[in-house]
Amino acid sequence: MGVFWSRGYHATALPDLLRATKLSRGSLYAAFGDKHSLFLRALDRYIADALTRIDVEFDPGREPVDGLRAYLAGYVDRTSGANGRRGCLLVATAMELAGQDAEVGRRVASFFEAMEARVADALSRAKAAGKLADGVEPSSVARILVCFVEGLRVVGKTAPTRNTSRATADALLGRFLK
Amino acid sequence: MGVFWSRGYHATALPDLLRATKLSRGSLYAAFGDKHSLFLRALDRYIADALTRIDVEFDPGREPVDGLRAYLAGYVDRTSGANGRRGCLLVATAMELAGQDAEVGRRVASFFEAMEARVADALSRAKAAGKLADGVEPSSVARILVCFVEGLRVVGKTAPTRNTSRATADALLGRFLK
DNA sequence: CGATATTTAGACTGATCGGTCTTGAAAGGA
DNA sequence: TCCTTTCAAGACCGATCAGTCTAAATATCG
Repeated sequence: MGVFWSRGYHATALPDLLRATKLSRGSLYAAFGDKHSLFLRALDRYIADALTRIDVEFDPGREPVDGLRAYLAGYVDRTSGANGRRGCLLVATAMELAGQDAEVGRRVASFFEAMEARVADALSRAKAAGKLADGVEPSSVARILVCFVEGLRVVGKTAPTRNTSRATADALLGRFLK
Repeated sequence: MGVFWSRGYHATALPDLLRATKLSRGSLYAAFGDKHSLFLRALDRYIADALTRIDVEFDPGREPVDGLRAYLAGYVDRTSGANGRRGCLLVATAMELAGQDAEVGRRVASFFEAMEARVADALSRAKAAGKLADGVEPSSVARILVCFVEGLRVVGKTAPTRNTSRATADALLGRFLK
């Protein structure tokens, strides 16, 4: 998974995958079929990891506002400095393949939907608890936040400092909280 | 330029470039050197086009808030429906190459800086004119907006409807205006 | 028209791609 | 110990990659 991660699909060659999996050529093909299938497996795992992480951050037993803070803090962490340079398998894949490869496109779209739904849910709970600023619409703000964090992944490629990114994220979230 | 646009650098082969430029193989190499140089030329042109467009949107003779609205509306237009599917050369390049190719990395970073500076300038003028909500910091909000529009390009790959994207952008900008 | 310069189409090169297949060494069981 | 099974190493395949070069066609000009 980590091999596709920073280099992308096309730029990852079989020898890279063999080195990463420590498998022989034959075993790799026996186990996964072909490069495309292996890539989809990696992408699915990446998505599953991301969603379970989000579910932890937005744990229902927790203050939803704290969940939102943790969610943004996690993205700040993953998109600043060297972490940002590493990039994001999902965003790289979205840009590289989502338009041409239907199987990939579906996965990318459903990931964004799933993430947006979780953020919207947390926002709804925060709103019910009276923590949101006046006029904040959870579904709309959820879309804003999803766009924002994916944008962080893009500009994160230029390795901004953690402090800058955190301040930016705080400023954004602050606009929606009471 | 349009060939690299949706497919990216690695996935664009020489025959694609020949078809797109209507040049013979020899002429193309005589004119541009190699694939990488041609790509940098395309990227530079894409960046220059984007910046001049932004300069038009943020024309000093115009209301800065109108400039911000036009800026966001342009991104909404380019990231919804089929336009969104086409993608963005700059974001695709950032994810595919910025981490590995220093020449590309520099261009991507300087583009984000340039765009952020222009947005920050428009926000400053809007603030001076008393159009911004209380406590809005132009430099910080500029970073927010840049992240947001680049995030739009990413989720735009899933071809959201124009109405949804516009509502999202309006909701965001509305939080910063008086 | 004829001589010269320019550009074209595409053959060609070596490297590398994804994917298959063979070979030989290691491991396990009786 | 010997037979079987398993798996790793890498040879091999056709296709295609970026890039070079040649030969024919076309344009230019006197």
